[in-house]
Amino acid sequence: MPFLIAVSSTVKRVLPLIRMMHPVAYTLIEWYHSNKRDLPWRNTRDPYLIWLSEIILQQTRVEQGRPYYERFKEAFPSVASLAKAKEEKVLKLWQGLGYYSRARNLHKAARMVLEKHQGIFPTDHAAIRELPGIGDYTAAAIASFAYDLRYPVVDGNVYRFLSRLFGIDTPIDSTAGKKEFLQVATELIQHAPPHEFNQAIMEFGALTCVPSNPNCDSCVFRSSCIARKKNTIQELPVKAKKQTSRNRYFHYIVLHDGKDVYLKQRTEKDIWMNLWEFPMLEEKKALGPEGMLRKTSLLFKNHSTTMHDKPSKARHLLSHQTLHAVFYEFTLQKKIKLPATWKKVNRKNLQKFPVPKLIEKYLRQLLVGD
DNA sequence: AAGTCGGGGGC
DNA sequence: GCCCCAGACTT
Repeated sequence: MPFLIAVSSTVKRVLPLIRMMHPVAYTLIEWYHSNKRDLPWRNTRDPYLIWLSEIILQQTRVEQGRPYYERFKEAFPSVASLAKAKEEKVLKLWQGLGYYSRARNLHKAARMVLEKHQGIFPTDHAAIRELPGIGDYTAAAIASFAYDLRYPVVDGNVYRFLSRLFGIDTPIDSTAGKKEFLQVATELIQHAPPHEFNQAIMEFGALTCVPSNPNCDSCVFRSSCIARKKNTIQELPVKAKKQTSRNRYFHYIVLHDGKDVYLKQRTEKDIWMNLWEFPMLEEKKALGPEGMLRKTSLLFKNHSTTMHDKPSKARHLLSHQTLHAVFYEFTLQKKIKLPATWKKVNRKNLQKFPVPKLIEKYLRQLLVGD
């Protein structure tokens, strides 16, 4: 389909041609041109900026990711500037967005672009796909949006739209389902300009074929949608697995030493890797003040600290965990030897450290409490 | 194939 | 309370 590729920028004039080849692709693109949102990453073909936006938008709503995109673009306008930054700074800018491996991989990949690709963002799909943090979806998105290569994006929006339009009830989180939906999307994109088609199908899922209570009566596919005909809109797409959640009990040690407070970096392969928090005891169950005194007496020998009353409690919800956090404040009475991993931080420098939301929330009240 | 990684918003 | 969001990676 070389002709369509060549004229993709003037797609409107060739819409009738696309329609003859595939009515679904045609309808999507026509709908897209009159309904698309004006999003900042749509005004560029710079692969770096497109990549940045796609990483930020993974499992993230557009309105949540947008301000982060603007700040990253401002702080790191090029892949080289991102590569030169310290990971700590990248994580700080990412703070609050979640899934921090995205930030760590983004940074790692930027350094790989500098070392392996001479600072030029790779222009072929296979090389793009090899970068850390870039999976099938993101590789297709970058390849099509930056270079107009014919790779279909299959994200949550696409699963939802295709499952309903064609009445496909194969679970989208199964191997068979992923294969099947990829095949359908691959077939559709053969009949359209890749960039336009991928943008259109995702935008349609995001704005019209929404998860709950879509307005099917005004949908441009109302006459052909299988799920609408069979009244299975609310059942599709099918997901096989259910989310499970576990409880964790975090007992934070907020140790005050004059104007300083102690922080500790999370280095284990766990939530919040490489972010900072207060030193902490994790237990199978909540300890309570007495248990906390008993456990910490091993750390703080001979009454070298005093524990304050009324610890503040917080419940923090993650996708797979419910965190029960209690912040116990201690005051250091005399100098003792503390674990080397505890970092003494002046309170006015606390804001320099990337911290999880749970800690940020606590710090806010700690700082205004002065 | 199943589990894990955040935080926020809609209903 | 449950589901979903411009998914990727590990086990």
